[in-house]
Amino acid sequence: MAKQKIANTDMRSNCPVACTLDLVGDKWSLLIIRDMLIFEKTTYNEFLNSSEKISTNILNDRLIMLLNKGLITYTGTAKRKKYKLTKMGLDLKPVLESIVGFGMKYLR
Amino acid sequence: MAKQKIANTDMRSNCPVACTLDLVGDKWSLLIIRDMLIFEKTTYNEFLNSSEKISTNILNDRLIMLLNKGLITYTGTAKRKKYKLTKMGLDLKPVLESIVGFGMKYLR
DNA sequence: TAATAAACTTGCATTTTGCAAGTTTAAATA
DNA sequence: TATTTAAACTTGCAAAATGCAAGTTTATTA
Repeated sequence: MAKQKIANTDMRSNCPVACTLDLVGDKWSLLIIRDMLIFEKTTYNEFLNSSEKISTNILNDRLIMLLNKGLITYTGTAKRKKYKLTKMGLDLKPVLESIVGFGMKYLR
Repeated sequence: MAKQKIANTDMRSNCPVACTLDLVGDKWSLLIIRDMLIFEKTTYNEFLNSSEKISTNILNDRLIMLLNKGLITYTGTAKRKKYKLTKMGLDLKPVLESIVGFGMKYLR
């Protein structure tokens, strides 16, 4: 059985780089994933309190997007959601790590 | 002598992830860098002909940005520019590679 | 010297993001 | 149990980024 892959609707091309960017290449998604992967954040308000100050409408929208794309899931009640990364979301770890490596070398 | 680092003006935070995204995290920059790093493209029209169909005003703007940020340089005349990655630009290779890895696994 | 084309530029429409304020309702507290 | 609190959204509008179509400039080629 072949590995399940995401549909390629709304993708600019079938280049793996372009596809990945179409998935998490907006201004905020990867920071939410960083919060989960590196800082072990799990809740809406934890994401909201990150130092980059995402606004509530964007955070809400991105969480829905990440859920729909299968990168995150949640447990708990509607008013006490605990988000966590799926296998697919966790597989972004090498991407995050290489970005950290670059950032540590050139930026502050 | 300490390693030279980019100024942190216009950066959302001093997180290396956020800083890197503020540098190349827009919709197009990393695709131009991909074209140079993976497909060895060097000219404006080669970038323009990539399968994602960047528009000319954006391409022009992004090339200026990438030059200003020190990620690329060029040789040749004003009407026949040949772009190439700087050391800093080349150091995005691990980022591109990990993104390719993810994209190959989950997307098409 | 005329045609071509590479490298931009401009104007305007559309989409995305930002900001401030509100709403809803579960959980905590009195 | 009634009230307060706060977590998780929602809404409306402003600002910024992106998209699109067409035009301009000036080396290079024919």
